[in-house]
Amino acid sequence: MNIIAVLKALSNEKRLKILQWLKEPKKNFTSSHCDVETDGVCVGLIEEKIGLSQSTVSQYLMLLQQAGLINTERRGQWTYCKRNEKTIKELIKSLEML
Amino acid sequence: MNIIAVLKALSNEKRLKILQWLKEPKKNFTSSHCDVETDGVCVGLIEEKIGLSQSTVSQYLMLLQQAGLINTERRGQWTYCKRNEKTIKELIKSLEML
DNA sequence: AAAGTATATCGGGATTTTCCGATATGTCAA
DNA sequence: TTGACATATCGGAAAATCCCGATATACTTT
Repeated sequence: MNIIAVLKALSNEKRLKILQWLKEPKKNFTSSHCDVETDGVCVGLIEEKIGLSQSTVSQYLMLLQQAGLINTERRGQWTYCKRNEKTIKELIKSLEML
Repeated sequence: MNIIAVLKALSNEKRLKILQWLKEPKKNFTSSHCDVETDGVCVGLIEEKIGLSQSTVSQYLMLLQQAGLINTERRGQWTYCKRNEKTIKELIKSLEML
């Protein structure tokens, strides 16, 4: 875990929001073609909810992934996103030791 | 606590380093005119150790203070800095709930 | 094969961050 | 009260971030 990359990824209102939403997929998203809880949340649903352009959302998700905060998986024509709790826990531990 | 401001303040190598150093003042700083443990660490000592210009260090410390991560106190011709553990704890709690 | 849908990538304008040197302010000591 | 020292503030160049529209890619359906 690169703590600076993680902190940078988190220090943006919109990206932090995405991560919050992904904590409770069922509460925050509804999909007709998958179960957001088990499959993950696809890019389009996030885009729709956050009010940013498709390209920006795609880039932000890439950034969150590179920081290790989410995992993405391509299945068919969709890319599903899930939180990566491991990195979040690591961050908290690092901050506790800080 | 403004979590975005705190995360932004932390997401810089140099500022994170300063906060780390302030965790153990005695281990990281030596002053001839005060006790770094009880009085705090003055700006010049940080400047000397971090290898940034005086103005940059002053600005970074101001930023850390505005984020609530440190407290500064002017005494005579020196400004002493201490970590504000309260904000750090609040941040960790916020991230645990995130 | 063509058209539609979902996502990724590219190029770039606007804004913010990084970091500096110059200068101002405040304090102490002679 | 002058000069030395500690710190704060100002103005700005360079780099990074934010966010977009246009376009490319990939898959699905017809």
